[in-house]
Amino acid sequence: MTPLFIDKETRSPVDLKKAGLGRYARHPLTEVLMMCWAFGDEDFALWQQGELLPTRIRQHVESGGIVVGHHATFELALWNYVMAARHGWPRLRAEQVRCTLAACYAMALPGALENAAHALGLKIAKDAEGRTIMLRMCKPRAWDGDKPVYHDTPELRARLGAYCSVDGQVEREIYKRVLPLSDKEQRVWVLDQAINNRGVPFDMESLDAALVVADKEKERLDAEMTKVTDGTVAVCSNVGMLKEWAADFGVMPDSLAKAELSELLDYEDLPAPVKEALKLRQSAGRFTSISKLKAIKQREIARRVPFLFQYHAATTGRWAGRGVQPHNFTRDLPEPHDVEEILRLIRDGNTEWLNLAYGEPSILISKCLRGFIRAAKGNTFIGGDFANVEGRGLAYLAGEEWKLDAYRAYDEGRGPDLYCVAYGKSFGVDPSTIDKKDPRRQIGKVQELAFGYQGGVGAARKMAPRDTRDKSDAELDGWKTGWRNAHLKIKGYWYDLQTAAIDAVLEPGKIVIVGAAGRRVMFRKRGSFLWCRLPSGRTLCYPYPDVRTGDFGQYLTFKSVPDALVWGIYAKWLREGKEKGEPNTTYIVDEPGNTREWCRISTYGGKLAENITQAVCRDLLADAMLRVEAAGFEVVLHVHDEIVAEGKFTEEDRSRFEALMCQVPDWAAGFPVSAGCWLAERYRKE
DNA sequence: AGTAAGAGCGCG
DNA sequence: AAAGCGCGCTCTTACT
Repeated sequence: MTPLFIDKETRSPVDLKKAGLGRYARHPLTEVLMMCWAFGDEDFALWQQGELLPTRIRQHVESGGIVVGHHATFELALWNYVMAARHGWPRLRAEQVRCTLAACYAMALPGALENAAHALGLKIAKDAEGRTIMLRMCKPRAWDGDKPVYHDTPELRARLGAYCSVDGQVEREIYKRVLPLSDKEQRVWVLDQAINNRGVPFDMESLDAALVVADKEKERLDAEMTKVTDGTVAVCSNVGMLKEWAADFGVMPDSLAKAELSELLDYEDLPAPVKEALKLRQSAGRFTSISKLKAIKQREIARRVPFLFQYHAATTGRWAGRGVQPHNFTRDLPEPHDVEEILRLIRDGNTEWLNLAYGEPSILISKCLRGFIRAAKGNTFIGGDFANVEGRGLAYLAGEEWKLDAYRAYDEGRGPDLYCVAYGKSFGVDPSTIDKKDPRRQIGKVQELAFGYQGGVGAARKMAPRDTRDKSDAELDGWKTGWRNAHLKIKGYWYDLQTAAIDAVLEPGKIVIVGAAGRRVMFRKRGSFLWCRLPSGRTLCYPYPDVRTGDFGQYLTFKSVPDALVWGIYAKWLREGKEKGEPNTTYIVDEPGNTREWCRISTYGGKLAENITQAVCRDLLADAMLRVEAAGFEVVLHVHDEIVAEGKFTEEDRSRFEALMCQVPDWAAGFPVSAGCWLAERYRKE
C-alpha cells in the first residue's frame, strides 16, 4: 500500500515546550497553516489553511491507509484535535500511522529530523533561513485585544511552504532508510499513543494548595539564607555558591545531594552558620519538586497531564519521561495515611500545624510528590512492579543457574533474600545465617548493585558512598573478587559479549551467537550498523561500529585505526593477551549529558551485558503492558519496571493484574518473574 | 533577552 | 580480563 507522507506547520499563542502537546493541540487558537503531502514517490504538494482537504487524502485516511510522519504523535494530535475536531477532516487512527522518529530512536539515531538525516548519510541542504522564518511565524508578535497578531504575508507563507516541503522530503528519505518497527513494536507504539493521550491524573486541589505553600516557603527560606550568608547566597537553590561560601569555613562537601546533606548535618562540629545554611538548604527541599508542580500545572487539562512518555527514547528501548518527567519522582515518601493527612493540611493551608506535626512543609511537598498523582474521582489505581527484574535478567541471560534457583526459592518463601545470598556465595558463608539487620547483608546489597555489569571499586563507592566510606580499596576489591568468583557465568558473559561484538564488527554479515537457546542473542553487522537481536526478536542497534584502541569510557579520545590494521591488532591481542591498546568496540551515539553531540563512544562486555539486560527487561514490561491492556486495564503510567492502570477495581482485579504481569512470554521461558501489586487512590511505592 | 554549557539531582 | 548504564529537567553562569 502506498504510504502518505505528511508534515505540518502550525502556529499558536501556546508555548509548546512549556505547555506540552496536549495544551498546544487543544487550544482554540492553535492553527494548522499548511501541510505538505505526497503519496509514495510523487512530488510533494501543499495543502494550505482554508482549502478543502484533497479527496485523495480523505479517502486514503478513511480507508485506513498508511500515513507517515516524523514525531507522528504531533501529527496525530494536530490532525485530530484541530483538523478533525474543528475542520471536518476524517479521524486519523494511530494504528494507521508510522512514526519515523520512533524508527530512528529504535536504531539509536538522533531524534531531530535534520540530525537523523545527517546520521543516515543523507545529503540535505540545511534550510536555516526557512527555520528562522518558521520560528518567527509560529508565535504571536503582538496581541490585538484577545486576537493574536502574527508575522504573516503571502511571501512568508510561500517561504514557509518551501521549508515545509523540504522537511517532508527529508522525512520520506528517512522512512526509506530506517528499519520499520516490527508489527509487535508498532502495537507497543500504538498503545503508547493511547497512554499518552489518556494522560496521568492529578489531585489538582492539593497541587494548587501546595504551590501556594511552596512559594511562600521558598520566599521565607531564601530570605533566611541571604541573612545567614551575609548576602553571599541569595537563594537556597544556588548550590555552587553555597559550597563556595561553606569552603571559607573549611567545609568542603563533594555534593549537597539529599543523602550527603543529611549525613553532613550529622556531624556535631559543623560551624554554626554553616550548619544553619545547610539546614536551610535541606528545608528548601528538592526545588525541582516544586518546579514539577508548576510543570504539571502548565500542562494540565481537566486534571490530567497527557504526553509525558516518549517511546524508545533510550537506546535500549526504554521510554523516557518528558515534561513533568514522571520517571524520577522521589520514592522517599511517607506512609499512605500520613500522605493523606499531609495533603489535607496543605489544602487547608494549615502550615503551622503541618510544621508541628510532620516537619518542614517544603520537604513534605517534595516527599509527597507521588501522592499528587491520584486516580480520577470514582476510580482507583492498580499498580505493579517487577521485583529486582534486572538482577534476575542478568542471571537469566548469563545462565547463572544457581542464582535463578535462589530467586525461585526466595519467591516461594523457602530461601533468603538475594543480598544475603550474594554475600554468602562470595565469602563461603551460609546465607540463612545472615538476617535483615546483619551488616553483611548491606555488603551483599552493594555487591549486587555495583558488580553485575563489570563494575569495580569505583562503582561500589559511587553506588553506596555511605557503606564504602570507611572501607579501603583493597577491601572493596575483595568484595568484587568474591562476587565475581561466585558469578563465573556472568563474568564469562561479559567477555563472550565483548568478543562477539568485536567479531561481528570485523566480519560484516557474520552472525555471532552468545548464549544458549532461549536466552540467545545474536550480533551482526549490516551496512553501517551493528545489530544485536534480543530473545524477544527486537533488535538493539549500534550505529557506525568500529574496533579501535585507546582509552575507554571517554568521548572522542579514540585513536582511529585504519581498517587494514584492525585485524592485525586484534590478532595480536588474541595471541599475546592483554597489552597496551586493547581493541574495543566503538559506536556513534548522542553524547549523554547536555550537549548531545553525535560522537564516538566505546563499549565493553559489562556495558553490553547491561544494555541487553535492560532491553530484555523493557521487553518484559512492554509485553506486560500489552497483556493488561488487552485484559481491559487502562494503563496510564509506567516507570521501567512498573505499570499503573486506572479504573474501577476490586481485590480480585488486583490478583488478575498480578497474574498478568507475571505471565512469562514464550521468548522468556524460565525467566523467574515476580511482581508486587497494589490497589490505591494515589500513586505510591510498592 | 535569549542561548549554551556544566553542575547537580532524581529515578530504574 | 578492565570500565556501571540508561534517562530528563532545573538552575546558574557565561556569553552574545
